[in-house]
Amino acid sequence: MVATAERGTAQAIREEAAKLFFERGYDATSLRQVASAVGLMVGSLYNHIDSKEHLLLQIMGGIIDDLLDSARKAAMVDGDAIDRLEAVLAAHLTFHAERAQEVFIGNAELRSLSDGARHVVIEKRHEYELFLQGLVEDAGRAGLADVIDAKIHVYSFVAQATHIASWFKPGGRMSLDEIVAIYTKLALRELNVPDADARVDQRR
Amino acid sequence: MVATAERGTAQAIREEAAKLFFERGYDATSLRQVASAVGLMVGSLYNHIDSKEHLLLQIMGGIIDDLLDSARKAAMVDGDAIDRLEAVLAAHLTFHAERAQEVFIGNAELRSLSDGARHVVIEKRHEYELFLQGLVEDAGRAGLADVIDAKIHVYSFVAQATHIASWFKPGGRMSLDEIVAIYTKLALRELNVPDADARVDQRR
DNA sequence: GTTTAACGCACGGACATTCGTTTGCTTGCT
DNA sequence: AGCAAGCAAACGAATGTCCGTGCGTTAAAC
Repeated sequence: MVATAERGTAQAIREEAAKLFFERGYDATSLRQVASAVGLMVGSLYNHIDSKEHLLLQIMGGIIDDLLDSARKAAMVDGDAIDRLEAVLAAHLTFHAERAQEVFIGNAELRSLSDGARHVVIEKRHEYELFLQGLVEDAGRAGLADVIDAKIHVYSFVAQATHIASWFKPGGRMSLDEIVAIYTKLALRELNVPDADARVDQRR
Repeated sequence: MVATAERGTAQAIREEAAKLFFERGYDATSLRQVASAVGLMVGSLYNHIDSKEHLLLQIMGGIIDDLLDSARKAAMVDGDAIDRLEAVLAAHLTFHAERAQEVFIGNAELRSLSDGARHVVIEKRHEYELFLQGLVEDAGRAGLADVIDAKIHVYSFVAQATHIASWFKPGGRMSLDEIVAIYTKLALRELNVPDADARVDQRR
């Protein structure tokens, strides 16, 4: 209970570590660098973390659950299957841009996880993809989209968002809203949704 | 020495290292693991390589040049701007699938390169993107495609292919040709090219 | 055709560093 | 007095790299 505007040392460690893992990679980042970024000596970190891998796990931890939550929440919108897909895609893209660092780490450092933890993450990721796939199939069944292969469309959406997470920085050439709008159009276009652009523009 | 199917020790080292870098990452792969995969002791590697980083550089080295070459060659096809784009996209996708391991390493291990080497790679990558961007803009100017933002379309194509490189394995659910065809359709669809699917099917 | 010298290449041990982690000890707040 | 949290120092293990040695093959010298 310090009187200063402390965000908590543990939180600071997680944030600085995330920054470094993002820039250099997990293996290439030493705990001494993390400690230095926080303004501590190495040993002191262990007053706040269990181990380096557990620190990575903490960082990657909530991401997928949060992503699934945000998608499920977005899917509760009123309208037809395309409206639902549109809303979920907007949430999907926004999430990947806003939490780009964590998303990137979550993708790039899967290999650095121990087997058990990795499979948990992969399983959740699969669950997320199945959720998106369901929305695509719904739109296809409703005759609102021309689905070539639902899985590939989902891969496409995932690829786009993942890629965004690797380059997006606030204050760039485009605002987040513009980016989301464009990529949503691309998604509807690739599903041959009639008047894809107009649909997206109309919602803004 | 019996004349076995020699591939050259240096080449074997590069191949085994690429496999390991792909699976575990550059930093997480020790030269002792590489040596063991080749059937050597660590020190013996240094009869064939300069350093670990130089080994990575060798592996990543040719990739982008090869990619650019393959794209330039594909662009020399007869036809309109869409035909050209289509041919280049097919080459683009095929390349990323066939050389998935190297492509993946080239993307994931950029961070592991020293500053000088990294900037060379980034520069070449930019050159490649500009080449694709030119094709997209050509198609737009010719009135054959409805271009939202040329750079974003290129990002989209890059994202898709990069993602393919992370999951494609020969002998999967779909043949390489099918995959290329589908993703080419997606690309033309997202450019609002009329009769996108028919155009692609017709070419096969 | 034999000897000799050279060379390529693998071995295994050693090296300085760096890593993650642990351990006491100290400090300052309550 | 108690306790969370910092520090310095040290640990063993692992890493990239180098070096002295020995072996098998090749090629020139006799």
